[in-house]
Amino acid sequence: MKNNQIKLCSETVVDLHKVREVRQHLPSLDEISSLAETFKILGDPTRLKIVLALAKEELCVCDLATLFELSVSAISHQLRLLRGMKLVKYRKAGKMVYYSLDDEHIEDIIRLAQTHVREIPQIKKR
Amino acid sequence: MKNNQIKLCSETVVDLHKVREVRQHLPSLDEISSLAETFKILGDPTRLKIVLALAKEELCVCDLATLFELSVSAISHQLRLLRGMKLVKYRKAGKMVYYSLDDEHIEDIIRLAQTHVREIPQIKKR
DNA sequence: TTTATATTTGAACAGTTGTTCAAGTGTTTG
DNA sequence: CAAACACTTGAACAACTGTTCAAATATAAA
Repeated sequence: MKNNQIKLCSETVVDLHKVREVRQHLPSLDEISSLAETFKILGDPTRLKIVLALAKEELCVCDLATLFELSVSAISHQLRLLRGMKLVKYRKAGKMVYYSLDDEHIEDIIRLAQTHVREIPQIKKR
Repeated sequence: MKNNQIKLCSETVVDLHKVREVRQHLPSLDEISSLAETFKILGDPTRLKIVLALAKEELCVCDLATLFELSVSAISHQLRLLRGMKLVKYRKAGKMVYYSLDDEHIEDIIRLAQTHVREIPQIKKR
């Protein structure tokens, strides 16, 4: 009756010592949620395409809309999210706004992820 | 009248040469969607926590449920998605199933992302 | 075989997300 | 000034996501 706050899994099965040990080595909840948010932002094909394009060259909103055959509005909405996680920065030049990557870590992260997906023989399609 | 397939942005503004240049250097759509899918999977706090925990130690489903105070079912559903992108692997031992990270790139990706979010002075809260 | 337990799975539901559309900035040009 | 243009923003809506609950597997023990 004592461990009923956690519904299932008897104490003999859950290795509480192991669990405590692991819990102590986890990053803070704040850091975890920032990390997850960053990955989530990269986890949309449109946004990832934008990031990949900006990794090659500084581009304006119109260029990106043309490149991916999407509306200027759709691109702008996504750029706002990318700005929010400091993945892209921008430079105003009159009416135009030129976007580029905010720092070089982002390219590194994507490169690493590429080596991961390339090692997978075939990714499950739903 | 000639460029009306793309709604806005005059040709003088869209640098078509630049756009063509960038397009040629983008990864294939298949690779982009695999990459995005991988980031999306890491982009949920529960799944990211699971990955971070498994980076420290092999754990069973019950351990993970206890660690994060979530139902066994919720954990199991997320593990299925993680398995789908080859982020975790498992080992059966009787009734128990022990999960661990599938390869070491994953830790590297997270580490890089950590250096990114740590450089951001303050992440925008919605 | 029956019972218990560890995990998986499918359906359902609320909450979230990405796009479109329309309206709003802000800047340049006539 | 007004008109044109590059971009941003808010609302709306369909599509998707993560959790819960109930039921189904699968293995071990009685």
